[in-house]
Amino acid sequence: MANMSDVAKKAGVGISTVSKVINNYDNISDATRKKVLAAVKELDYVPNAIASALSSKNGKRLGLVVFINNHRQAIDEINMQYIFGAFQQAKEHNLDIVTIFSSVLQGKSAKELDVHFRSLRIQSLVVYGLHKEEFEFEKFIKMETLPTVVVDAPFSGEKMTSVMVDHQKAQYDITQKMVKEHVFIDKILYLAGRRDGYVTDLRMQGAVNAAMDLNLDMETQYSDFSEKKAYQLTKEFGEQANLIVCASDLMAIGAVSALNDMDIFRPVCGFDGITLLGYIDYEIMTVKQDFYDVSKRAIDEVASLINGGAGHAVVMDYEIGHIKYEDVIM
Amino acid sequence: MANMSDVAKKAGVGISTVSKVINNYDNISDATRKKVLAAVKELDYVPNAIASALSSKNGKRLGLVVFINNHRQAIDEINMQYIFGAFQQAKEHNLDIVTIFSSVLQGKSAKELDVHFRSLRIQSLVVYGLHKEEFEFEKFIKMETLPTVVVDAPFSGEKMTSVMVDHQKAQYDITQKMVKEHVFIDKILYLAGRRDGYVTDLRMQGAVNAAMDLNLDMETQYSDFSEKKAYQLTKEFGEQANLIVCASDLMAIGAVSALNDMDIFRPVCGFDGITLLGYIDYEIMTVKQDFYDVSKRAIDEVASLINGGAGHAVVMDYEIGHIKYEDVIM
DNA sequence: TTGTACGCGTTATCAA
DNA sequence: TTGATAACGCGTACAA
Repeated sequence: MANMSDVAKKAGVGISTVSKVINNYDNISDATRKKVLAAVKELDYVPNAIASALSSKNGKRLGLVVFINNHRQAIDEINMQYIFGAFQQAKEHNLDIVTIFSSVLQGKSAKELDVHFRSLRIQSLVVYGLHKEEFEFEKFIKMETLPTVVVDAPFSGEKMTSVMVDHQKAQYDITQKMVKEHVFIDKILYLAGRRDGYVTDLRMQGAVNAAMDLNLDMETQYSDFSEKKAYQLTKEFGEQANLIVCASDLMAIGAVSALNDMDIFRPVCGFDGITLLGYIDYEIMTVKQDFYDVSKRAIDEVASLINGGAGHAVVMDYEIGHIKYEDVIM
Repeated sequence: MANMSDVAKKAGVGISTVSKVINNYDNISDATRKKVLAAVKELDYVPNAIASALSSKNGKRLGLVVFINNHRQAIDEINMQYIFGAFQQAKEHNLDIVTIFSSVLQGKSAKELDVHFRSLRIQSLVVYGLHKEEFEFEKFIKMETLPTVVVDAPFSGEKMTSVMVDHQKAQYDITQKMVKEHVFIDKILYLAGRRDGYVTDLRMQGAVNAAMDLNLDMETQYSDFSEKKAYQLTKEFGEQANLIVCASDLMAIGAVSALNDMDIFRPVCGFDGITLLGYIDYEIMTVKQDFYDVSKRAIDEVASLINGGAGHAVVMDYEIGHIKYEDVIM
């Protein structure tokens, strides 16, 4: 397999000249550039990403850190959309993605994480599904030793960007909308997510504000993003409320399932807009996020950080509506 | 960050001695091994995977090739289970996984694929979702330049192993079972997968054999693994049949949905055992595969190939039954 | 059993 | 605008 020195010989130039052409340096004459590119084509030369990563200091290798605890959690479409979106967009920016599931990082201290990423020659990070219990990981990224984009956690800084929808506003909006579209709502049951989730707080605040502004009573329960728990909580508190607002679609489905078993009707809304909703025979309003797009944006942002951009907070769009069966089958 | 030479100095040994300790060579005295390991611990030394990959010829880097056509397909849980299972098991074998979505490989000739993987220093492959139209990729893996495990495609050889359930037998079994569990079945509608799918043929043969052995009439239609198409085909052919056998769960759901709209009942069975089935209010029997386990096994097999094992065909277990809502909520 | 020295394929520095 | 050459960190003949 041809390497740079082969190309250099064939083109009749120095080896470092080839490197400069490959990496689009501008101080190269058109003539030599052409010679080199011709040789590249002729020899089917493809740069060796490993050798490049070894010698280079600046950032083509991006770590994609996905927090998943067990393989049953891996059934959800959200992470797949995140991962796939990231890979698609990484192609555009010519970034090499190193996929890292959180299980590999378990038990590592902030310092060990640093060493780990360094040893993998990773020069930037995009993080999905981070939650509050990952103390060491959080400490590590806050050292900002690597440019980092965090999806769905409210961290930003000099070299750190957050990307997410405005969860608080979205939860506020959908709660208001549910109240307005139904009559006689005076008591809300709010099923929140996990205590250790970053978005949990944001969404809850949105619901609290909405209830306050509408002057409505609201019962709040943590449901851990668990469908089963939402089922149980609905059985326990569903009857007294006349609107059930859930912090995730799965929980909304659990609530609906309980309502069916209780043989009573309550309007229910969820959050996220997952495909599964299209299969549920119950009108569940939701906050539709485009996870694929969010992830692409996260990659854009990390590319920007690598190129010297400053960290900031990116707010993505959402849309309130229903997921219909006709839209999800293909 | 400490490197081998730092460790060597601290331990008072040569640099290659460190390398040998790290890689578990046996011709090292216990005394020096201890010294080295102590130095490793003290310096928080972690081997640099990149440098190792660059210099070494033998196989720690594994390419995980996932064929996905468009990002809407990324909703399926199957690939996520495959990917997660692979990463989990790769940890056990100390393999570095390089995730590769098929979109990166599009339009590449067999030779270009070879160059591509070489440039990534990939020394073995596990392939998911391969189908018949990937001529160049198929040509490439059949060159057997890399030890390869193919999931759900019937390829094996000197250095190539296939891992899958016995699709033919499974489809045969479930078809027979459906017929036996219902009375008055004399005509089957079989909704097959995509013409270019490798498992499509196997499953279809199973259904054909079952119908033959039972002396039943069977109408077969290609439904492209598409829920929508299954819906349409069921509308067209569902009434004349009294049993609908589908080559995938999604198609089974499409069929059920059509039956509901037609307001008639027909027993329906699917294939795969995806979580979504638990949410469908219709008894759909299916062939349950454990994708997570299949993928782990695929990694075991590739590790075996790397260690000199010969290629062969691995047959995984399946189970016929229902997916119940109680089992899928958590 | 241990250590020296070269090779892996780049990138980066600096002199020309 | 170009091209030697020294890193980058590790594996491995080969010599000791």
